[in-house]
Amino acid sequence: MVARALLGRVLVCERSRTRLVARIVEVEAYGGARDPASHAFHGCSARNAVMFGPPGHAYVYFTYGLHHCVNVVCGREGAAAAVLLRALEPLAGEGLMRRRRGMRDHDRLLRGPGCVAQALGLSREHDGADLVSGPVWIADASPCREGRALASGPRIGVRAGAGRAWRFWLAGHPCVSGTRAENGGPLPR
DNA sequence: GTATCGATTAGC
DNA sequence: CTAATCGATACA
Repeated sequence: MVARALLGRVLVCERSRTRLVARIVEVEAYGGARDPASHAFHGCSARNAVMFGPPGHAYVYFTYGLHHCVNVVCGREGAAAAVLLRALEPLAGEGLMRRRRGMRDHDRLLRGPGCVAQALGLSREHDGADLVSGPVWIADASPCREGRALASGPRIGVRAGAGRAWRFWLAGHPCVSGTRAENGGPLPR
């Protein structure tokens, strides 16, 4: 599954002079038209059209009137499958991320899907961006999981389609979002 | 048309 | 627990 393959990989953002680099530590998979939790469940629209396009592009949506969330389209054209980037570990460009986020805590700069988009400066205008050719891309290098096990559990914040354990994260990583319960039992980090 | 609810987050 | 705040969806 693409979601698991993304964990430990590195996202690079070269949209400004400052080069941002971050390791993907938590993701959620969304299955397209047959997944009731997916934005694609109700069919193609202006908002989610990118999901129905070719893989390797960014699906960026606006929600709750104030947040953006970033997905990687990963299914064949028409499948509308996507992986939501829920949390990353800052590796380079922390100064710019801190400025955008208005906070200093390293572990929380990219913790939570809304925070990811804010720290990276991504919004609806980046909807459809090609994540292979850049300027925002996912490095093709071997994923570095820092020796951590892969954990999985139910997706956060979804009602319909709960029951599918389609959230994946690096066990015990300090930058992963969610509560103790959501991270699967005691001693999560 | 109006009502309701989000793939959320920060703050009390 | 709640406000913030817009758009998509549900319903009359």
